[in-house]
Amino acid sequence: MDHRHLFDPLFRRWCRRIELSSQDKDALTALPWAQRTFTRDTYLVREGEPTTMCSLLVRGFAFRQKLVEDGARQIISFHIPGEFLDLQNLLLEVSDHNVQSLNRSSALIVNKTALLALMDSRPHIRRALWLDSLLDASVFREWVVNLGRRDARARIAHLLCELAARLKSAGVAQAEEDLYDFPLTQEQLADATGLTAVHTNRTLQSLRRDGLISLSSSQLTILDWDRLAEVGDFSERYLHHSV
Amino acid sequence: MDHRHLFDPLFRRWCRRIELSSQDKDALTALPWAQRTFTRDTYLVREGEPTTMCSLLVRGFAFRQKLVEDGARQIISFHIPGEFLDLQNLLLEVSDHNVQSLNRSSALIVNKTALLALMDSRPHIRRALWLDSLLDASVFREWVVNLGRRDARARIAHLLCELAARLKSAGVAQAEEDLYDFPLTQEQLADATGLTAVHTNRTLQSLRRDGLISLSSSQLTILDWDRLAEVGDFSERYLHHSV
DNA sequence: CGGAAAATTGAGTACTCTCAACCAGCGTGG
DNA sequence: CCACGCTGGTTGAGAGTACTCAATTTTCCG
Repeated sequence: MDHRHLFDPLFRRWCRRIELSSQDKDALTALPWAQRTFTRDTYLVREGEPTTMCSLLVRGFAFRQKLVEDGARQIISFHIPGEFLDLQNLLLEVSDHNVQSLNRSSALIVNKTALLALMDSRPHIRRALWLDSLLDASVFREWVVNLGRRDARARIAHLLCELAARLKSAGVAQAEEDLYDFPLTQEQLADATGLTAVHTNRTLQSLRRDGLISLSSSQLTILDWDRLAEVGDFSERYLHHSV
Repeated sequence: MDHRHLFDPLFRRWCRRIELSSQDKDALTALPWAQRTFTRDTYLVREGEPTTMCSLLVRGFAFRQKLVEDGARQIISFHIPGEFLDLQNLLLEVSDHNVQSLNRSSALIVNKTALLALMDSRPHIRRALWLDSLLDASVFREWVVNLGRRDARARIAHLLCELAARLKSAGVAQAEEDLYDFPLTQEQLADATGLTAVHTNRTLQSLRRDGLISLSSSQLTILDWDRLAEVGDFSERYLHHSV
């Protein structure tokens, strides 16, 4: 079967930043990809295991996480269709964190040696992949700031702004009038913001009470973008949506 | 003057992971580098400004940071000689964070277009630079975990372990019997761990009281590596010292 | 319809912060 | 040579944000 259309979100994202010839696109889609689907919380990559493949998310959400010694979990990033989940494993031999599906989702998997070979012959693909890993890192940096220097209200507001901005930029269908498909549980939100689920719940209620957001049954509406961004000290710069 | 020896820490670090021909090294050192020295707290890169150069730290310490809306500072990473300070700016047009010298230090500065051109013709240099930015990102991820899911004691222990491990790996001279040159102030330590300077002070005292470390007048001694690593939930994996 | 997962609520606890004062080391200048 | 001032480190007391634990309600799915 032809899975060429599954690359559309990726190419749309890339083409906003770099020039990509149709030969480049053809070369990428021609790689031996395998499509796999996952139920929620399935591990795609496990910390400590040798790296052999790379995954491009094409449906659903995914996230990366690490577990600390007492069993607590810290989520490191969320991912939406059109994003790679483990690009760093192209050059690293052992994975340093876990990757999990967040809901029912699917990804294209390719052997990393095939992708590495393509990169050597395709400068634009190479550039795009490197840029992607730099954008990942920029988000990690902002998360360090979010966890280190913002209180619970600001952390959650910031995370909601980030996800909304990325979903909007990706042109996700439901993103009309700031309404987003938002399948995160409050526990996942808590594990991403370094809070407990209970405190996350109370903080969300405070954001709702103030008329900033509406969030229920996997639907997030941002009722007042400006005030939410102010509460979350959010600026889009670190997403580098232009260049 | 010949500044070729200033690249030694970089090449030593790189050669542990990848093969590098003498032509590769010559090509890199032959770029039009300018050496600049900095007094403490000098800005090398400012958030929001267009990126034009790349910096390789050759003496002293440096760090990256972001400021939040209320003026608080979050340090994102520390850097030692032989590390690049702003590799991501090769591909990003606007800097998303600040880079500052931590003490009296100096760096080699090169125009980023010159470095980009070299990368296109030197696959091994390219590979080394990409790997460096992936290692940066791995450290950012671990910091997310550190800030999100560890208490003050563990955060500080973890940070001390990381810096000690990196200094030891770099073969810094003073690193005999776990004694390290450690010029960070408690305020900088606090800004890196998301704590206040006061609480950082009390937590350091508790680590000293327990016989884990000795820290004064810019000298850190790790008295009991195993217990400190246990307190800090520290594992070297994310540093990817092998591969 | 039933059971599990997710969300919500309450009460008590504790870790970390804030503010403010004080001490120690060090380079500069009188 | 000592006084001075600045930065960095230390201490104390009180406040507050976020946590823990446990129970309850609501939602989601098979």
